[in-house]
Amino acid sequence: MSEPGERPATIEDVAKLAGVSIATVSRALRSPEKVAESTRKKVTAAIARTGYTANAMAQNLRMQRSQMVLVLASSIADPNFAGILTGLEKAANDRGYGVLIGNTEGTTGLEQNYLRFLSTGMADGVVLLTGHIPVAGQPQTPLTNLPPIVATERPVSNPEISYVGVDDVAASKVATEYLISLGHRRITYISGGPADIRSDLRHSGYLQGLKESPEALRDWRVEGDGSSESGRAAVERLFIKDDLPTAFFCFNDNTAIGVISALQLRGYRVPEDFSVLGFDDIPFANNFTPGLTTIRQPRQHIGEKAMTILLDRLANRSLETQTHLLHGDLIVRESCGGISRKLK
Amino acid sequence: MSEPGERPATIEDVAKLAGVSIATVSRALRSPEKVAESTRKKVTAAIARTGYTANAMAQNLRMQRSQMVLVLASSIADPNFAGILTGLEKAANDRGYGVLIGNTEGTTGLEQNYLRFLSTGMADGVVLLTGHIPVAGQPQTPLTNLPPIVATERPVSNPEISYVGVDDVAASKVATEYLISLGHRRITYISGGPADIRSDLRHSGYLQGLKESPEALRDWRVEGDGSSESGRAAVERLFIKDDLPTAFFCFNDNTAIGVISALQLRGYRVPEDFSVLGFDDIPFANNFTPGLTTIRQPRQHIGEKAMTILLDRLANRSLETQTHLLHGDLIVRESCGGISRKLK
DNA sequence: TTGCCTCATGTAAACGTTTTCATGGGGCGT
DNA sequence: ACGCCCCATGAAAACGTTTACATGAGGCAA
Repeated sequence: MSEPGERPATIEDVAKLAGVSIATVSRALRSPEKVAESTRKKVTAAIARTGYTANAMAQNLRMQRSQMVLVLASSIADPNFAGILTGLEKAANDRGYGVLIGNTEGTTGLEQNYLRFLSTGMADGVVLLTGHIPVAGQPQTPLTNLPPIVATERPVSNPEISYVGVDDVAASKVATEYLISLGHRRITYISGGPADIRSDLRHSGYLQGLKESPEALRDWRVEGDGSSESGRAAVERLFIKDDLPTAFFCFNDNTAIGVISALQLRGYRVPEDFSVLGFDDIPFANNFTPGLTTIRQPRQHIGEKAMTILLDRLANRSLETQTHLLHGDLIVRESCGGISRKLK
Repeated sequence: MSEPGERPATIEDVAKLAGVSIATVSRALRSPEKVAESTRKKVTAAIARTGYTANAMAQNLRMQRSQMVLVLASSIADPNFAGILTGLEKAANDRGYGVLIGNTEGTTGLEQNYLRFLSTGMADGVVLLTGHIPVAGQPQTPLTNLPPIVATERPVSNPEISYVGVDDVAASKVATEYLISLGHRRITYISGGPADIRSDLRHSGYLQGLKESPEALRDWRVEGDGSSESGRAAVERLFIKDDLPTAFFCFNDNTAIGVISALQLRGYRVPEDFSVLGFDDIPFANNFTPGLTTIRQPRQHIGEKAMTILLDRLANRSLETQTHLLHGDLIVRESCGGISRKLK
């Protein structure tokens, strides 16, 4: 109903029209039970007539909050992040919060920059998808009175910070056991690089899986960095050494794709000659040929849970930090096959 | 420097410490030339000591703005959107604006919901990636005093709304000409569905390209909907009719992937037996086998330009709306080949 | 010396809310 | 009939800024 060239209606306009004070209007909206039935009706009528919507800036100033959460990601384009962001956004929106995004591109300069949202009070809390605490101005400043923070996707080693992610160890164990159940006894793990904690977690799950079968037990870790190029490179190094596995368990789908294409380039077929198993179940895993057998990260759930933990904490600052691990399903497609065929 | 258990310093704290009034502190920050050198020094010193950062909520309330832009997308996970969002975010951040994201999932309910950011003054402008104006409460309300809006990726037919996107017609013409130059004379266009304006634009570029070669001139349009499934289905229908092209120009990469996998499933090879050309150059186009020949959308540039136009408009409301088309490069990979091989 | 202009600063209003506290009326118990 | 308590409401302070306006000091011309 707001008239064309007018400034938006304020609470005062409503109050005047309803013949009450602005306090009553405010109460009619925030705590209706405190205002008499009859006046409440007058107020709602006036609100409808004026098309009033409370000014959020004024509300937030008064209430010392922002109803915004800052989401810091090192790359928006990362397929994993998109899914998580979807979950984060959904959970936030459900509870009336807005999601402010910051793309750090992995640089501390941009991280610093986004922290202004916190210091100026434009955001009440932070979701970190970067894997580390953004550097504050003074590094020596003790990490006291941090705003509520929750990390997702990439763990952060800080007791003040909650973490939500997939259970890397358990899922990797399942993946490895699956390969063993197919008959594989020579299984390499292509890592995600030394800097990534998740790579170590998945490696340790892989080792746990290997323990099941004594003949497969060889800690056969080849270094990669999570890129498909590193997957390709890893394969090449193995061929040079002429020490080849029958199955590859890869840190992530990207790496797996690199591994497969390197194998194909050398004239081998997947899964007939080699089995390759990934991690993440990125959207493309299904469109790839062969379809990628992989561990699915419940991205949206992860995002929702992370946001829920953060908002709960915002509502009740005394809540303690928690680590929440979600189950990652093994998704069987075509990239893994039985060893039997290879023995032909 | 802010002490552990304290509330953040206000302008008043700074003023007291510097021995001046809050007005002077504000001036020292906003228009330093208006305050004497000596006092300015005292103020900056006090600011450093207190660790003061201006409260954005108070600033915004006073200045009647929010320094926020709402980005409405129908799917965050869409690979095209991620790139655009990256550009949007970068340009906004460079100019001190925050990006608030809203994932509408294509539902008007959620769209409505996100409009609260506008009506409450939490956002100053909107970037639409949804392809349509979000329905306001009263549909009959004339579209007057809309906030500044710019559409990207998906055009919106409204003279009040600026648009930034790739030049679909020109790029599609180039793509078609390329197929012709390879020797193809039987080229189908797999559409992106009747609802998508871009599909019509690309179709008309395709027709322009065909005009170059009279023998190729056949408006051979097969309906799809932008999904890879629809690409597969289109191929099947063509096989049933037994009326086959030698090359497919697809509305997007997704469709192209579907087309290729359907062809491969029938035992044909790409590009040896058929050529397939996509659109978008989604991140995966390069990892696909065969590498997808496609039109690259300069996603990040599109995002940056769109945000720039929006922020310019925000700074100067009298600026008029504009349509800005960016050039889309043809990226040649492996999915298109010469017709000669097929004639063997 | 007087008057005017400039320049630096302070005072106070304004932005639009929420919420504490004060006030007054009415119902109810005695 | 009196007193008390509760309930609904209003007045005003507070949130932390920016900025229009007032003020006063100093410089300079007459």
